[in-house]
Amino acid sequence: MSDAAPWLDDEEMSAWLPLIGLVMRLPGALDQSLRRDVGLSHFEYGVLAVLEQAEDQTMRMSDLAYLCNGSLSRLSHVARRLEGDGLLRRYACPTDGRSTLATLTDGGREVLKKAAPGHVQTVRDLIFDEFSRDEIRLLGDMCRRIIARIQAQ
Amino acid sequence: MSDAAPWLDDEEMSAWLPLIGLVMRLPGALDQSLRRDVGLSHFEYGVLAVLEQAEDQTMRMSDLAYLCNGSLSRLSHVARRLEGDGLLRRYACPTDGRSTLATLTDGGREVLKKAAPGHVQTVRDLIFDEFSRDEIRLLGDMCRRIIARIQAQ
DNA sequence: TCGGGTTGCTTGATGCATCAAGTAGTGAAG
DNA sequence: CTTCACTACTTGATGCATCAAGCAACCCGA
Repeated sequence: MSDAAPWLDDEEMSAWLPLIGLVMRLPGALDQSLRRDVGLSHFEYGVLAVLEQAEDQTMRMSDLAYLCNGSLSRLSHVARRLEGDGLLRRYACPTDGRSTLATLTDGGREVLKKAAPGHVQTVRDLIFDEFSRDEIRLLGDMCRRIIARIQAQ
Repeated sequence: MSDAAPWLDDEEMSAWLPLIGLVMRLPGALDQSLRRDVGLSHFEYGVLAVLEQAEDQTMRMSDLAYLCNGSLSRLSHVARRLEGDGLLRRYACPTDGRSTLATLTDGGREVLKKAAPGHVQTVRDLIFDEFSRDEIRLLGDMCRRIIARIQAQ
């Protein structure tokens, strides 16, 4: 936390503007190809993708929400829709009656399989084709450091 | 554009996850303090802030939309609300009847003045206090390169 | 074992973003 | 001077995110 807070100088501004530009434009760019290919938003895709990597392809709602960078409320709404479309299923946790477990269905796996190649291509086109290995590591580190500060808020 | 599109490897994944984490969490973090302080979203604040820097504090809607990283439609809706709140005014462009010019009102300037210190503080807390000058330059460059690819889509 | 506090999740209302469609002005070819 | 395509913007409908409130289930101390 800085003591005084003078307005950003030119150098800072010429990093800040691109950063918010990125942050505001990337979600839309990611949504577009996924919507077109399989009718999912990037957030919905993320939910399924995280589930796929999970033990038994099953996860507590709150853990899922955290890993998907969204609120529990947002996830709850989205999970209702995805469940309605047969892409995941929810059931009460046997060991803790408060928790809900979400698990990927066969339909969900299929949609993921269908969506993945196009999505990966988009990600490569937008990010990884642009940078060297070293730059990629650096980018990841910087993002992690900012996230840590957001969490600390 | 890469030829094949194999799934991301571990190194790529450990940059990709933080990047989308950042992109999904930063907007909310920026909205929060602005909402609390002056009841504006970050996008609305951005519209006013860009106008303030403009020649005569006035700008064509489409140029404004571009600089604010949003669609013209989004800006149009937002401008209607901001105009309703007396923070900006719109009027027909005298030289091109298709264009609309938006200009900052005194009320808009006041709100900006009230919002700026807290917002700058947030931005410093989240970003600039974390990084050296060199890192900041680097971050800006990387974001610019990604944006260029998004635009090229 | 019972009360208060906490956790985990869902829901309904509100407000915002997005998309497609519509209107109107402009420029340029014929 | 008219028509056609294009640009600039607005609008209305839909669907999504967010917030506050609510409801169980759990935990823990007395």
